[in-house]
Amino acid sequence: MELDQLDRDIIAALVDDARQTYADIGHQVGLSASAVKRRVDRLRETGAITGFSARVSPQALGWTTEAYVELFCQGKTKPSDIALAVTRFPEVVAAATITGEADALLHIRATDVRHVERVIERIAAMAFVVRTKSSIVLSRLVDTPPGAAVPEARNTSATPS
Amino acid sequence: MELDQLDRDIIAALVDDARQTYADIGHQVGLSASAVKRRVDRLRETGAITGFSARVSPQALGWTTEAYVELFCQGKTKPSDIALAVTRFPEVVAAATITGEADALLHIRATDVRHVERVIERIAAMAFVVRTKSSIVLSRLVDTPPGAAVPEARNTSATPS
DNA sequence: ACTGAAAGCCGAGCCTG
DNA sequence: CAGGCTCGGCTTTCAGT
Repeated sequence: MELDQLDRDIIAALVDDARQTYADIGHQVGLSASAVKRRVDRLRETGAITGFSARVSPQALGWTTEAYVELFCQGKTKPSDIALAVTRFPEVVAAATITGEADALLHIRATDVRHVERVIERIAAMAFVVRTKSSIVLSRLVDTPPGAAVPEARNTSATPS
Repeated sequence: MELDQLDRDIIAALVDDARQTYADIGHQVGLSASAVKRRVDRLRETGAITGFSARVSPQALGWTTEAYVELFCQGKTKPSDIALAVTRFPEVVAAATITGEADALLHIRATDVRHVERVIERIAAMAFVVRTKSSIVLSRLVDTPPGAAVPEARNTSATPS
């Protein structure tokens, strides 16, 4: 699946504001509305664009506290086991297996510090968990909606302007 | 700013699909289209909804590799210094100051492992950085678009079903 | 504060260059 | 593969309850 510069510009425009009209996007990228629509349709077909979502302010919804938790598991634990277990916690908004000492890293959103504590407590109680190591987020410095930047522009890679 | 259950249902619907018609949302939550629109307008005014964005598949755009990097900084380093510095890297999609040994945690998206290495190299070269500790993501287990769950439903908190 | 109707405008499909 | 056109339908607004 090849993406040219036009596709990337369209994606960037839609990440910025998914409710723009096709005509507006066309103006930005230099295409007509129908041409933009056909490209957007294709981008959705191919899976480059997976959907459209409202951006919400977590703190406005009451999620004022977040934490990162490293998970140390028993040797025989499968990644799918971890996935299955943590999916059940709505507070776990992200999770990944990682290299290094820990087996997995969880990203947790909660209403307050006490809430974080309760969640970690219950996660640590799971059978395959040996121990956890958690860090409370003091202040969020960056939170980029993914897709804002495009990797193919190699000059920007690892080269702060 | 108070959010009642209707507002939360509307937000959940818009997070799921930001391009639904107001009539559809109204059907789901039991309101007319115009009532839904006015509530959405208010939610945008108050900042609960910050915008609408296309969901893109990072790997479809070429971001196939991600990593988490712990930053250990000099004692006099201000969070704003870190923020300013890492914002310049498009690869840093998230950053936060945290409790614990490290001063900050960065979330990096790159095209491949080599790219990750280059970025970390340049981050480590910054004046205030004493050392870094990085973990490559092996597989992503969970990636929840934020706002899908609502904290006020206290029964679900820390209580996997 | 929600409902319902009227007017403007966008989106989807087809057809042409 | 991009552009232009048309109609159905959604968004928006306003009056009404």
